[in-house]
Amino acid sequence: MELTATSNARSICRETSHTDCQKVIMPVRDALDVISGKWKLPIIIAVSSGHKRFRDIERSIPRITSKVLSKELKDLETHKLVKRTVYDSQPVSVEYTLTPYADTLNSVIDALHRWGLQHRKKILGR
Amino acid sequence: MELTATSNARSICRETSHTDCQKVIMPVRDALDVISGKWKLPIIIAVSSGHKRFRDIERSIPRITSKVLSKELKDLETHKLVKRTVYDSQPVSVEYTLTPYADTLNSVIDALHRWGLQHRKKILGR
DNA sequence: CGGAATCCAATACGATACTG
DNA sequence: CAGTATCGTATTGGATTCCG
Repeated sequence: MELTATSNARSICRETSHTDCQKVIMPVRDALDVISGKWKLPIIIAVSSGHKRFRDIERSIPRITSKVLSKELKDLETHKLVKRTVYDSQPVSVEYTLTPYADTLNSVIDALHRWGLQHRKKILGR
Repeated sequence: MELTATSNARSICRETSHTDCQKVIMPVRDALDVISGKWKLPIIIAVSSGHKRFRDIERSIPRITSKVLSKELKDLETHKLVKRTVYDSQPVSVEYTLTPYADTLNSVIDALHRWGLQHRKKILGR
Protein backbone atom coordinates (compact mmCIF):
# COMPACT_ATOMS: atom_id res chain seq x y z
CA MET A 1 0.00 0.00 0.00
CA GLU A 2 1.49 3.28 -1.14
CA LEU A 3 -0.23 5.42 1.49
CA THR A 4 -0.70 4.44 5.10
CA ALA A 5 -3.58 5.65 7.20
CA THR A 6 -1.41 8.21 8.94
CA SER A 7 0.31 9.73 5.93
CA ASN A 8 -1.14 12.58 3.95
CA ALA A 9 -0.45 14.66 0.89
CA ARG A 10 0.92 17.70 2.66
CA SER A 11 3.26 15.89 4.99
CA ILE A 12 4.64 14.10 1.97
CA CYS A 13 5.21 17.42 0.26
CA ARG A 14 6.98 18.89 3.23
CA GLU A 15 9.45 16.07 3.22
CA THR A 16 10.16 15.25 -0.38
CA SER A 17 11.24 16.81 -3.65
CA HIS A 18 9.37 19.17 -5.89
CA THR A 19 8.75 16.55 -8.54
CA ASP A 20 7.32 14.16 -5.96
CA CYS A 21 5.14 17.00 -4.84
CA GLN A 22 3.77 17.27 -8.36
CA LYS A 23 2.90 13.62 -8.12
CA VAL A 24 0.67 14.45 -5.19
CA ILE A 25 -0.99 17.41 -6.85
CA MET A 26 -1.82 15.54 -10.04
CA PRO A 27 -4.08 12.88 -8.54
CA VAL A 28 -5.84 15.52 -6.46
CA ARG A 29 -6.49 17.58 -9.57
CA ASP A 30 -7.68 14.46 -11.38
CA ALA A 31 -10.22 13.89 -8.64
CA LEU A 32 -11.28 17.54 -8.57
CA ASP A 33 -11.79 17.56 -12.33
CA VAL A 34 -14.25 14.72 -12.01
CA ILE A 35 -16.49 16.25 -9.35
CA SER A 36 -16.02 20.00 -9.49
CA GLY A 37 -18.11 22.36 -11.56
CA LYS A 38 -21.59 23.58 -10.94
CA TRP A 39 -23.59 20.55 -12.04
CA LYS A 40 -21.68 17.29 -11.51
CA LEU A 41 -22.81 16.73 -7.96
CA PRO A 42 -26.47 17.71 -8.45
CA ILE A 43 -26.60 15.31 -11.39
CA ILE A 44 -24.98 12.46 -9.50
CA ILE A 45 -27.41 12.97 -6.67
CA ALA A 46 -30.41 13.25 -9.00
CA VAL A 47 -29.53 9.99 -10.75
CA SER A 48 -28.73 8.40 -7.41
CA SER A 49 -32.18 9.45 -6.21
CA GLY A 50 -33.86 7.46 -8.95
CA HIS A 51 -34.21 9.97 -11.76
CA LYS A 52 -33.23 7.92 -14.79
CA ARG A 53 -34.63 9.61 -17.88
CA PHE A 54 -33.06 12.68 -19.47
CA ARG A 55 -36.14 14.90 -19.06
CA ASP A 56 -36.67 13.51 -15.59
CA ILE A 57 -33.17 14.44 -14.50
CA GLU A 58 -33.51 17.82 -16.22
CA ARG A 59 -36.74 18.65 -14.42
CA SER A 60 -35.35 17.57 -11.06
CA ILE A 61 -32.46 20.03 -11.24
CA PRO A 62 -33.62 23.66 -11.18
CA ARG A 63 -32.20 25.96 -13.87
CA ILE A 64 -30.09 23.35 -15.65
CA THR A 65 -30.30 23.41 -19.44
CA SER A 66 -30.38 20.44 -21.78
CA LYS A 67 -27.09 21.45 -23.29
CA VAL A 68 -25.29 21.43 -19.99
CA LEU A 69 -26.99 18.26 -18.81
CA SER A 70 -26.05 16.50 -22.02
CA LYS A 71 -22.43 17.51 -21.74
CA GLU A 72 -22.10 16.67 -18.06
CA LEU A 73 -23.72 13.27 -18.50
CA LYS A 74 -21.16 12.48 -21.18
CA ASP A 75 -18.36 13.51 -18.86
CA LEU A 76 -19.71 11.36 -16.06
CA GLU A 77 -20.07 8.45 -18.48
CA THR A 78 -16.47 8.91 -19.61
CA HIS A 79 -15.38 8.65 -16.00
CA LYS A 80 -17.45 5.49 -15.58
CA LEU A 81 -19.64 7.02 -12.92
CA VAL A 82 -22.82 6.93 -15.01
CA LYS A 83 -24.12 4.24 -17.35
CA ARG A 84 -26.22 5.14 -20.38
CA THR A 85 -28.63 2.50 -21.63
CA VAL A 86 -30.69 2.84 -24.80
CA TYR A 87 -33.89 0.81 -25.04
CA ASP A 88 -35.22 -0.07 -28.49
CA SER A 89 -38.82 0.79 -27.67
CA GLN A 90 -41.13 3.06 -29.66
CA PRO A 91 -40.08 5.69 -29.22
CA VAL A 92 -36.58 4.85 -28.03
CA SER A 93 -35.94 5.69 -24.42
CA VAL A 94 -32.65 6.27 -22.67
CA GLU A 95 -31.88 5.46 -19.06
CA TYR A 96 -29.07 6.81 -16.95
CA THR A 97 -27.96 4.99 -13.83
CA LEU A 98 -25.02 5.25 -11.48
CA THR A 99 -22.39 2.57 -11.77
CA PRO A 100 -21.20 0.63 -8.74
CA TYR A 101 -17.93 2.52 -9.21
CA ALA A 102 -19.73 5.76 -8.38
CA ASP A 103 -20.03 4.51 -4.82
CA THR A 104 -16.28 4.84 -4.42
CA LEU A 105 -16.81 8.59 -4.51
CA ASN A 106 -18.59 8.45 -1.16
CA SER A 107 -15.46 8.91 0.90
CA VAL A 108 -14.53 11.97 -1.14
CA ILE A 109 -17.98 13.50 -0.97
CA ASP A 110 -18.16 12.82 2.75
CA ALA A 111 -14.85 14.54 3.39
CA LEU A 112 -15.94 17.56 1.36
CA HIS A 113 -19.33 17.62 3.03
CA ARG A 114 -17.96 17.53 6.56
CA TRP A 115 -15.29 20.12 5.90
CA GLY A 116 -17.70 22.38 4.02
CA LEU A 117 -20.18 22.31 6.88
CA GLN A 118 -17.73 23.42 9.52
CA HIS A 119 -16.06 25.86 7.14
CA ARG A 120 -19.29 27.73 6.51
CA LYS A 121 -19.73 28.15 10.25
CA LYS A 122 -16.13 29.24 10.63
CA ILE A 123 -16.22 31.83 7.85
CA LEU A 124 -19.67 33.24 8.43
CA GLY A 125 -19.33 33.07 12.18
CA ARG A 126 -21.69 30.97 14.23
CA MET B 1 -23.39 14.95 15.87
CA GLU B 2 -25.32 15.44 12.68
CA LEU B 3 -23.47 12.84 10.66
CA THR B 4 -22.52 9.42 11.95
CA ALA B 5 -19.53 7.50 10.71
CA THR B 6 -21.66 5.28 8.54
CA SER B 7 -23.85 7.90 6.92
CA ASN B 8 -22.88 9.77 3.80
CA ALA B 9 -24.15 12.50 1.53
CA ARG B 10 -25.60 10.24 -1.13
CA SER B 11 -27.42 7.90 1.19
CA ILE B 12 -28.94 10.94 2.83
CA CYS B 13 -30.09 12.20 -0.55
CA ARG B 14 -31.65 8.91 -1.45
CA GLU B 15 -33.76 8.98 1.66
CA THR B 16 -34.74 12.57 2.23
CA SER B 17 -36.39 15.49 0.49
CA HIS B 18 -35.10 17.63 -2.33
CA THR B 19 -34.47 20.62 -0.09
CA ASP B 20 -32.47 18.50 2.34
CA CYS B 21 -30.52 17.30 -0.64
CA GLN B 22 -29.64 20.91 -1.44
CA LYS B 23 -28.32 21.19 2.09
CA VAL B 24 -25.87 18.46 1.27
CA ILE B 25 -24.80 19.93 -2.03
CA MET B 26 -24.14 23.39 -0.65
CA PRO B 27 -21.43 22.49 1.86
CA VAL B 28 -19.73 20.30 -0.73
CA ARG B 29 -19.68 23.17 -3.17
CA ASP B 30 -18.38 25.47 -0.45
CA ALA B 31 -15.50 23.11 0.11
CA LEU B 32 -14.83 22.71 -3.60
CA ASP B 33 -14.78 26.47 -4.12
CA VAL B 34 -12.00 26.78 -1.56
CA ILE B 35 -9.64 24.22 -3.07
CA SER B 36 -10.50 23.91 -6.74
CA GLY B 37 -8.93 25.91 -9.53
CA LYS B 38 -5.54 25.54 -11.06
CA TRP B 39 -3.39 27.18 -8.40
CA LYS B 40 -4.87 26.80 -4.90
CA LEU B 41 -3.26 23.50 -4.12
CA PRO B 42 0.19 24.29 -5.53
CA ILE B 43 0.19 27.48 -3.46
CA ILE B 44 -0.90 25.75 -0.28
CA ILE B 45 1.80 23.15 -0.77
CA ALA B 46 4.46 25.75 -1.58
CA VAL B 47 3.69 27.75 1.56
CA SER B 48 3.45 24.55 3.55
CA SER B 49 6.91 23.61 2.28
CA GLY B 50 8.42 26.72 3.78
CA HIS B 51 8.21 29.25 0.98
CA LYS B 52 7.08 32.37 2.83
CA ARG B 53 7.90 35.40 0.71
CA PHE B 54 5.88 36.45 -2.34
CA ARG B 55 8.75 36.13 -4.82
CA ASP B 56 9.82 32.93 -3.16
CA ILE B 57 6.40 31.36 -3.61
CA GLU B 58 6.21 32.71 -7.14
CA ARG B 59 9.52 31.21 -8.14
CA SER B 60 8.65 27.86 -6.60
CA ILE B 61 5.54 27.45 -8.74
CA PRO B 62 6.35 27.10 -12.43
CA ARG B 63 4.41 29.32 -14.84
CA ILE B 64 2.35 31.15 -12.22
CA THR B 65 2.15 34.92 -12.68
CA SER B 66 2.24 37.55 -9.96
CA LYS B 67 -1.28 38.62 -10.78
CA VAL B 68 -2.69 35.16 -10.25
CA LEU B 69 -0.59 34.53 -7.17
CA SER B 70 -1.71 37.79 -5.64
CA LYS B 71 -5.36 37.01 -6.23
CA GLU B 72 -5.16 33.44 -5.00
CA LEU B 73 -3.29 34.41 -1.84
CA LYS B 74 -6.05 36.90 -1.06
CA ASP B 75 -8.64 34.18 -1.53
CA LEU B 76 -6.78 31.80 0.73
CA GLU B 77 -6.43 34.55 3.32
CA THR B 78 -10.17 35.23 3.15
CA HIS B 79 -10.77 31.58 3.90
CA LYS B 80 -8.37 31.73 6.84
CA LEU B 81 -6.03 29.16 5.36
CA VAL B 82 -3.14 31.57 4.91
CA LYS B 83 -1.88 34.31 7.19
CA ARG B 84 -0.24 37.43 5.77
CA THR B 85 2.22 39.23 8.00
CA VAL B 86 3.85 42.54 7.15
CA TYR B 87 7.17 43.34 8.83
CA ASP B 88 8.14 46.98 9.24
CA SER B 89 11.70 46.45 8.12
CA GLN B 90 13.56 48.41 5.43
CA PRO B 91 12.33 47.61 2.98
CA VAL B 92 9.09 46.14 4.26
CA SER B 93 8.81 42.42 3.85
CA VAL B 94 5.73 40.26 3.77
CA GLU B 95 5.47 36.71 5.01
CA TYR B 96 2.84 34.17 4.15
CA THR B 97 2.27 31.17 6.37
CA LEU B 98 -0.36 28.51 6.66
CA THR B 99 -2.73 28.85 9.58
CA PRO B 100 -3.33 25.93 11.96
CA TYR B 101 -6.80 25.84 10.43
CA ALA B 102 -5.28 24.85 7.09
CA ASP B 103 -4.40 21.51 8.64
CA THR B 104 -8.09 20.67 8.79
CA LEU B 105 -7.96 20.38 5.01
CA ASN B 106 -5.78 17.29 5.29
CA SER B 107 -8.68 14.87 5.43
CA VAL B 108 -10.16 16.40 2.31
CA ILE B 109 -6.90 16.42 0.41
CA ASP B 110 -6.21 12.86 1.47
CA ALA B 111 -9.57 11.66 0.24
CA LEU B 112 -9.06 13.40 -3.09
CA HIS B 113 -5.51 12.09 -3.37
CA ARG B 114 -6.46 8.48 -2.74
CA TRP B 115 -9.44 8.53 -5.04
CA GLY B 116 -7.52 10.37 -7.75
CA LEU B 117 -4.72 7.81 -7.69
CA GLN B 118 -6.95 4.81 -8.19
CA HIS B 119 -9.14 6.68 -10.66
CA ARG B 120 -6.23 7.41 -12.96
CA LYS B 121 -5.39 3.72 -13.00
CA LYS B 122 -9.03 2.85 -13.62
CA ILE B 123 -9.53 5.28 -16.50
CA LEU B 124 -6.20 4.92 -18.26
CA GLY B 125 -6.01 1.22 -17.58
CA ARG B 126 -3.15 -0.05 -15.45
C1' DC C 1 -38.26 12.39 -25.87
C1' DG C 2 -33.30 13.14 -26.16
C1' DG C 3 -30.71 15.78 -27.47
C1' DA C 4 -27.57 19.15 -31.11
C1' DA C 5 -26.69 23.95 -33.00
C1' DT C 6 -25.99 28.59 -32.44
C1' DC C 7 -25.02 32.63 -30.14
C1' DC C 8 -23.86 35.18 -26.00
C1' DA C 9 -22.22 36.46 -21.07
C1' DA C 10 -19.25 35.68 -17.29
C1' DT C 11 -15.28 34.09 -15.35
C1' DA C 12 -10.56 32.12 -15.18
C1' DC C 13 -6.28 32.37 -16.68
C1' DG C 14 -2.14 34.42 -19.20
C1' DA C 15 1.42 38.10 -21.04
C1' DT C 16 3.38 42.16 -20.42
C1' DA C 17 4.34 46.26 -18.33
C1' DC C 18 4.70 49.20 -14.52
C1' DT C 19 4.79 51.27 -9.47
C1' DG C 20 5.99 52.56 -4.42
C1' DC D 1 10.34 43.19 -3.08
C1' DA D 2 5.42 42.95 -3.38
C1' DG D 3 2.47 43.64 -5.76
C1' DT D 4 -1.17 46.53 -9.48
C1' DA D 5 -2.82 47.75 -14.26
C1' DT D 6 -4.13 46.65 -18.71
C1' DC D 7 -5.21 43.81 -22.17
C1' DG D 8 -6.12 39.50 -24.43
C1' DT D 9 -7.45 34.55 -24.64
C1' DA D 10 -9.85 30.44 -23.22
C1' DT D 11 -13.00 27.90 -20.83
C1' DT D 12 -17.58 27.59 -18.73
C1' DG D 13 -22.29 28.24 -18.33
C1' DG D 14 -26.78 30.27 -20.15
C1' DA D 15 -30.74 31.32 -23.62
C1' DT D 16 -32.98 30.01 -27.40
C1' DT D 17 -34.08 27.38 -31.28
C1' DC D 18 -34.35 23.36 -33.87
C1' DC D 19 -34.35 18.28 -35.20
C1' DG D 20 -35.31 13.08 -35.80
